[in-house]
Amino acid sequence: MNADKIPDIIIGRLPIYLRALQRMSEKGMKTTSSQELGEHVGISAAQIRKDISQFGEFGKQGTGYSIPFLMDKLREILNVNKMWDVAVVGAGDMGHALARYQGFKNRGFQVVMVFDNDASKIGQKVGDFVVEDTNKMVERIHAAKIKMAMITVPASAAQAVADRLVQAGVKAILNYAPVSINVPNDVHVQHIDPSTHLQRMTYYLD
Amino acid sequence: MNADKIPDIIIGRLPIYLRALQRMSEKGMKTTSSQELGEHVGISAAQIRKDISQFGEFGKQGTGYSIPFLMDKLREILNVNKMWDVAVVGAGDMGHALARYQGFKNRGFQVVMVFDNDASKIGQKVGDFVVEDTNKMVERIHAAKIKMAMITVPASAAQAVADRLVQAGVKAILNYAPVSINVPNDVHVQHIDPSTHLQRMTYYLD
DNA sequence: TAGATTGTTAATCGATTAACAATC
DNA sequence: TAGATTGTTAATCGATTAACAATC
Repeated sequence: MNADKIPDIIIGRLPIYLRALQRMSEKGMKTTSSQELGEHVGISAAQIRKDISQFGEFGKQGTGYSIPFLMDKLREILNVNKMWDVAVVGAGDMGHALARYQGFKNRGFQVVMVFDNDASKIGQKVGDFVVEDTNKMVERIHAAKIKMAMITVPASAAQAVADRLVQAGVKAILNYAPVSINVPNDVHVQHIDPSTHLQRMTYYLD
Repeated sequence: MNADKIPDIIIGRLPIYLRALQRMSEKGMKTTSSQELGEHVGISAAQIRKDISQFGEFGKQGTGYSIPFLMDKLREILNVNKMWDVAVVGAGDMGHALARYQGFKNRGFQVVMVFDNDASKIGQKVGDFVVEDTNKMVERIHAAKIKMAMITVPASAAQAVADRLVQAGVKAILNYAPVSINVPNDVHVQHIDPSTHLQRMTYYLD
C-alpha cells in the first residue's frame, strides 16, 4: 500500500476496471491480464498495471490477475465493499428512473429516499418509495446519516438543493441538473449532463 | 483560428463553458471575464483563457468576453449551431426519461426516434414517439441519416446494439448501459454510468 | 488616463508510455 | 524449463500555471 496521495485521474479509472472485471466474472472468467483488461476498457496495458500497482502487488508474473481477488481489492480501495444509502432529490422522469434503477445494487449503492417539493408528487409512490417533502429533507437525511445524494431537479433549483444537502451532511453529490454547482471543499460533486456529453462528440462530426 | 489538432481534454471543457454562459445569459448578463467564468465552473482563469484562445481572439482586454458572442463562437466550434437528430435505443425508464427530456432542445439536440425489441413496448407511446422495432433500426436510422444515438438497453445487449448503430451510420454514441462498448475509430462514444460516478466519490468517503 | 483583463510565453507540474528485470 | 506477464524505472509527452506585455 502506498501512503502517497493518489491522483484523482487514477481513482476515476478504477470503477471502469471494476465494472469490466464484474462483466468478465459474470462470464465465468477467473483470471485476466493487463493486456486483456485494457482491450475491454480501451486503456493501455502499461497504464492499467501502473494504476493498480499504486495500491499493492495484486498480480502474478506469467499469469496476470485473479479476477475475484482484484475485484475485492478494488472494492476495498473504492469503499464499495459495503452498501451506501443514497437520496434522490427530484421525482421527475429522471428521479423516477434512478429510484427504480436495478444497476445500483451490485455496485455498492441503494436508493433509500426520494424527495420533491411539488405537492402533487409528495405522498405518491415512485418505485418502492413514497415521495417525501423537500422541506423535511435536511432533517431526514441528517437523521439517517446519509452521505450521498443525486440531484434531478431543474437547473434553476439545483444550487439551492445542493446547499441544503451539504447542510444535511451529504458529502458526495451526483448532479443531473444541467448546471455547475458549487460546494465546500470537503464535498464531492460529479456532473451528468447528456447535452454536455453529446456536445463533446459533435465537435468531431460535421 | 488554429489549424493544429486541439486536445480532446480542451474540447471536453468547451460544453461546460457554453452551459455556464447560457445560464449567465438567462440571467441577463452581457459580458464576463475568465475570472468570473472560472468561478462558476471551477476552472482556473488562466486555463479558460488558454482554452478559448486556441480558436481565436474572442475577448477584449480590460472588459473580458461578450457572452452572446462567445456563446456563438463556442456553438460554432462544437457544431451545435444546428439541431442534431438523436435516436434512443431502449424504451425502459431511462429511455423514457431521455425521450421526454426538455433539456436537449436549447443545446442543439432533438430525439426523433425510440426503439425497443420488446413486443409489449413496440407501438406504445413514449413521450411524443411511438416505440419502433429494433429490427427496423438499421434501416430507419440509415434512411434518416441519423448520426447520433443513446443506448439505454441492458448491459448484456449494449455491444450488439452499438454494432448495429455503427452499421446504420451512427458516428456518436452516448452509452447509458453499464458496460464499456467498443466501436471503430471513426465512431465516438461517451459513457454515462451513475454507479461509476458514485464509486469515484466513495473513494474519498469513509 | 488608470484600471482591468486578455492572449501568450516560459516554467512547472503531472501523466503516459516504453522497456525490461524479476519471477510465476 | 520456456513463455508469459507483472511491477517499476526512466524517458517522453502533454497539460496547467504564473507572469506580464499588450491594449481596450
